[in-house]
Amino acid sequence: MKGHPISINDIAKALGVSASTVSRALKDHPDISDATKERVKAFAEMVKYRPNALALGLKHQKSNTVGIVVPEIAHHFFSTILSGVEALAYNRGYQLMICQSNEDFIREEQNVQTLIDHRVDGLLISISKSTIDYSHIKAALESNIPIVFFDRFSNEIPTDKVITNDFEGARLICNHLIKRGSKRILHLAAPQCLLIGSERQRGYIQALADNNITQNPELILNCDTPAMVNSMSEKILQKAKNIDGIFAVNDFTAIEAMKLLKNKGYKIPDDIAVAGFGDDPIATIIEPTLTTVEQNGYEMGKEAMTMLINRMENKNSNPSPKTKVVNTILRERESTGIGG
Amino acid sequence: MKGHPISINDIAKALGVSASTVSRALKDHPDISDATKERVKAFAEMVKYRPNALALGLKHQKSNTVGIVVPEIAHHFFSTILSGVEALAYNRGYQLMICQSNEDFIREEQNVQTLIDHRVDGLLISISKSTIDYSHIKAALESNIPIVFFDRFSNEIPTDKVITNDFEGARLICNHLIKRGSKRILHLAAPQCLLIGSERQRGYIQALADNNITQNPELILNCDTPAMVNSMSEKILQKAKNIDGIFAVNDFTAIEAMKLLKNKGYKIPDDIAVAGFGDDPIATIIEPTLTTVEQNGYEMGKEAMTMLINRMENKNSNPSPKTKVVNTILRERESTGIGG
DNA sequence: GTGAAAGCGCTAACAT
DNA sequence: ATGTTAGCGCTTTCAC
Repeated sequence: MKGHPISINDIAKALGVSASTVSRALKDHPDISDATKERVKAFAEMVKYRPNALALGLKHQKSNTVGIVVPEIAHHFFSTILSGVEALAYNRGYQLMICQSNEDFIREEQNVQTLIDHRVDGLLISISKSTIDYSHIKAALESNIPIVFFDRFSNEIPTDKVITNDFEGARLICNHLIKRGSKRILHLAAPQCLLIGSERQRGYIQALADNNITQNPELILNCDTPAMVNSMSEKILQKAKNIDGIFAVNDFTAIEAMKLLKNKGYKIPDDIAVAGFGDDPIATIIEPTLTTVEQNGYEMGKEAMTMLINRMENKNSNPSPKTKVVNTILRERESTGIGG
Repeated sequence: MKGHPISINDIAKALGVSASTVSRALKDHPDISDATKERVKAFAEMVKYRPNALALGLKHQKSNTVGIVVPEIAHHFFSTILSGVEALAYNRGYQLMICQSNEDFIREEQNVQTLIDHRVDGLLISISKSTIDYSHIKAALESNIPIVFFDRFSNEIPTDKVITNDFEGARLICNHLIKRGSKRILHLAAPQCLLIGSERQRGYIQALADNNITQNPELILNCDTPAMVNSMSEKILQKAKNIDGIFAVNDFTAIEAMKLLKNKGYKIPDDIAVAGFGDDPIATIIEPTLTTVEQNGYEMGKEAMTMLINRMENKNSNPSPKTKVVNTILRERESTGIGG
């Protein structure tokens, strides 16, 4: 129960040398004699001296800290990203300060402000759904804080970002559906005002074109949650009579649709093949296991952190913003097993 | 693209007053004249002055920061806890520094050290599975840093903790199984060297006793992962002939067992009712939906942070360590629907 | 009512 | 080879 931690001054006093000598000795400065170095280091070790990161940060104007603002921590995709970010941060000696916006704009603004108050060296942000004004982010950028967006971004802000290749992911999985024999594929789509909604739908349409299949507008339904599957079950079941495949904009919607069809006696994948998007852990547990594309959150987190480190550690050079598009990986499972 | 952020000194110079006057004016110190206050505040607002948290931390020996070490960020239970911790931290003006140990002892040691280096005011820790030595935590505690354990702890360390009531949770769910008609309940158990393993098994045994059912040692199997369910499938299927209920130590094991039985033609819950532990999101998606008990991670996170704040903000008083046991909530679903 | 000075822990330019 | 000094941004005691 000793008081405050040992400081360089404490060591200096104990050893009868000056604080600067201690400081230099500890970092093997060439000027310091070997004898002094030994003495200082041995003593520092003995008293378990540890530099005060706050003091260092204040002195060097660098906190070795990065801030991350995430809409929801307890969401598999985001927590996977967090994990990737943390892994790299750990390797590179950065500490992670974390905030969640809860999809709330006001809160996001405050999060960013607090992180800046704590003098983070950089910022990773996935913007909340309710964010309509980006001045808090612009302000941060203008005061010279490197920012990297992940997953959700704004075109208004010229900065690095790492995003999922939604278009190619959707194209990939729809091509897979077609290759395994599906020709009339129902797309359960997200609102087209959301980027993921329009990009994934674009990929679906492209895959049809790739295979010379005429696109039927009747086979696109705005339906992107399990709840919507249930409220639209009649409509979906009616379409079901005339389809042999479903591509849903996310795994949860795909799974709910699959359950609906199964309970009505459809065989998955023999009557209708089903595919999702995201590769949530549930995809491997549900029966039949769900074909989907993996949105590699861990990789995205590492990429985002890599880009941020580049910006932070080369603050003089200022290359134009880069966008890293992370490709998805097809996870072929039972829900699209060969059949037709 | 201005350089560094505005400091109190900048304001002082611009206004031709001293830094101390600015400092006092900004915090409404009674000595300062209203006129000066107005001038200072107006100017500070104009230039968007924000105090430097690093400098404040150094000065006050308080960083308004807490560290959290978690075995795996991308694990639903832990990310839910994180979310609860963050929610309270946000409300109380603390910033969260996050680390994951990846269940690695060495890494956990380093995490704790780095957080201390950053002068966190307190520490939340869930110890890694490979941690066998607790001196890093003891050291932190001895140097007067408040620590609260969550979920996983060590009896060697006298400090606050918040844990799940594993015993009562298991008892609760087994009593439910019995009440709905199951009499011969197979327990898929975790190793008894793990606290959750022994506590949940104790709850199972207690529930049998509560209902005057003789416990049959043959009905306890060491099997706590889906992989183990599969490698032990023969054994489980053999037991299945003579049981009418299963209580698995976690949801994933329960679900895998349920799948195994379903595929062999057993009706769930009519032939055999199945229950898990944890209430993973998948429990509501799988078919049949899984009866389980909710381990309220969000609540646990808030509780842990509350206890930590108490310690941090009353460092003079030092009450003896408290243990907060968070009760589980029965989530009754289809896998134990009335039948038998 | 306001300013000067010291100090939180550390470093670096400038002595000697 | 080592010490002195100043300063990172802020607060606070003491002086006027």
